[in-house]
Amino acid sequence: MRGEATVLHADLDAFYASVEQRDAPELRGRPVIVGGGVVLAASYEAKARGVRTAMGGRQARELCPDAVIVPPRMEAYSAASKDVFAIFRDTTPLVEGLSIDEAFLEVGGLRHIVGTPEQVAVRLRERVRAEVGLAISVGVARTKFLAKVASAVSKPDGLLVVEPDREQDFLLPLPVERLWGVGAVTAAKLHRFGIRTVGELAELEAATAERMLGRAAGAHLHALARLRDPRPVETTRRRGSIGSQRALGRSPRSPDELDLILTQIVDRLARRLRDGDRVCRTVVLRLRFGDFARATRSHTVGPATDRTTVLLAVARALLAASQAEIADRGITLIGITLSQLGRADDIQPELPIEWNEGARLDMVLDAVRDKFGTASVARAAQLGRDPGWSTPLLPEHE
DNA sequence: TCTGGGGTCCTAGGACCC
DNA sequence: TCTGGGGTCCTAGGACCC
Repeated sequence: MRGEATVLHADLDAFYASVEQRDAPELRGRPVIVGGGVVLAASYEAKARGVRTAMGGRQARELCPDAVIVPPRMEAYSAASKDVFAIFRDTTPLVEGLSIDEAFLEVGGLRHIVGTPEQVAVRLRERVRAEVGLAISVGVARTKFLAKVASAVSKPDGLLVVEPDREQDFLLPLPVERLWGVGAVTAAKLHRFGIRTVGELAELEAATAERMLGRAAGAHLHALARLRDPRPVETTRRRGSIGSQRALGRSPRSPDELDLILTQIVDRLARRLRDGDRVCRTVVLRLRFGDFARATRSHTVGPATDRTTVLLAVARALLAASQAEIADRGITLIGITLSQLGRADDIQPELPIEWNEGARLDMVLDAVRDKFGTASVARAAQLGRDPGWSTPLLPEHE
């Protein structure tokens, strides 16, 4: 006995593009591309012409010259997502959001009250269509992984139930790329060993897969191929990091320009941090150079913080430490990730807040100075102490 | 040819402590 | 003077997902 198919994976179809077609009737039935420099989302009419997410804008226009290209409206997508998630939570409290447009729902407990998982899925699709005006595909299976594959196979606007006794017939013939966690690099590795289908991976010994792909990835993917996925639907997961980045194009940027962009990014992130009652311990500077090679530089502060001054001082020191390399190689992207997030209420300020904040800033600056050298931190230190900011912060309501 | 923006998880080496 | 093993944290990089 293996258990029953009680996990739903619900996934909105071509989400951003579908919201645009919903809100602008003249776009319906036409190829729609959301994005500019790159494709953020493509409607099914555009996908049929070969347009794919993350494709360069120029290539997309060549493939589909009659496409309507619309700039992204993140607020509209965010609002639509909230509406759909409200329906998820009205269906069952056991909802695990995966991204803005997909979630797992555990509906096993609803059988005697509402109906079978398939009936719940049918009803869910009807409600999203009627109340939000969007198509959503749903996969139903015994595990999260199988439900996710099922929803993908069912697209567009589909519903697919994988009954436990049909799992092998469903999964084993699929190409390894269908496994959740197999991208271009892993697929190429497997292909070199002559493995192209999930079934061929399942036939290996686990140890063989681990030698091919590394311990964790090998064991994980091998287990998925053998239909083992013990992960439960988790409703209490919290974000472990938040980040923001900006692509800069190829034109050269002065240190002052970079500093302003960095300040805006940190200011926005620090506000998001405080709005969520979170604190962080690690600041990661993310860079992409002129040749599009990527690098990260990070620093961890002792006590967790949500103070803009502290975070900005660290970010500036990290940037200053990379300034020579940036001048040398050029820069095409800059970003900050705040990680090691915790809850703000877990921090007990042992000292009055004003004193505490100044002392913390001094501590952080001392540590950063030790690590990166005096010169590189001069600006950060000056900014931290200066009552008037040397670069304007964004207004609070931005 | 031209490459966005938001995340997660894993690996590996070095520092440090016991 | 030389030599241990284990555990945790930090840093940097890489693969992957939507």
